[in-house]
Amino acid sequence: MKQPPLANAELAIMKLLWNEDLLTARKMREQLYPDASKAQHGTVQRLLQRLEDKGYVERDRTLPVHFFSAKIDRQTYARNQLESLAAKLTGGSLASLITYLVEGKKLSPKELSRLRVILDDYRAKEDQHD
Amino acid sequence: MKQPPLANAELAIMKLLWNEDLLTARKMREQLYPDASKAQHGTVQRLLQRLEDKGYVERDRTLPVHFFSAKIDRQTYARNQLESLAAKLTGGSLASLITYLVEGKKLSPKELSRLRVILDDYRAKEDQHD
DNA sequence: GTATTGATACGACATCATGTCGTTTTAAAG
DNA sequence: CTTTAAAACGACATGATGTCGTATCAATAC
Repeated sequence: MKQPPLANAELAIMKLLWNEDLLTARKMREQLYPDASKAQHGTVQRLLQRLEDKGYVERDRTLPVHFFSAKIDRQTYARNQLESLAAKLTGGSLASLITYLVEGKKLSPKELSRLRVILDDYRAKEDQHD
Repeated sequence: MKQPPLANAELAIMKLLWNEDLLTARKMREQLYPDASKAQHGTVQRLLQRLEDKGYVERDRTLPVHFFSAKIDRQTYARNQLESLAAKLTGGSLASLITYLVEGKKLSPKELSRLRVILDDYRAKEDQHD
């Protein structure tokens, strides 16, 4: 189940769905094309259909006016893209990609320390729960 | 200076240039198309030209047979792509993207600890040098 | 019932990037 | 001068993308 990257217009749709769980095509059109010409209806519909084909979007057909929802959340998508980038570039995983950047000194000291804080904070939280 | 992502064939070229500093078009053709038909000469040439236009590749024209080199190293490219992904998805930076993944629990405990080790090792090394 | 309204389904198109190849031009080597 | 190989570049097929228009369908209004 390889997932192609989202193109611009597709990403715009997904962002709406990542903000609100359920949306009709109409709602999306209103947000994406505030000048709301009639024609743009079809555009949104088309994009939604293709996103559905690609497995990014789910459609509730029980009512004649369908309700759409994201089948993949933002973080999972981010994760997949990162993973795919890592595979392409180093043949490795996300962790190896970060390693790579660190070793190549492509992260500033500030970024490094910020990352450490993030990880340490998270570990602290986890330790509490366990 | 926005850099479009590398397509497959382009990436294949870049990988060669990331492995060896200077290469002629011929050397690359030999590696990419071992069956070496005549026509593929043009293909490599075309790819190189477009990579040059995009700023990914540099060409030494002093000799009639040109020598090519990567203008951007692998890590920098990785970095840029990561950055661009972060901007697209969260409007933020690489660090915020990682934060995002951690908070979304998209990293396994193993990955988290591996990342900590990477960062700590690097800090240890840095501290020695300073 | 029929007409109207608004949505879905989908065919069609222009545009662009990509990968490919062929032809022309250039220049070195024999 | 001829041969050989590369560079330069035009051309093309393909596929993805964003767009729009038309046809179809379902619910409501009359």
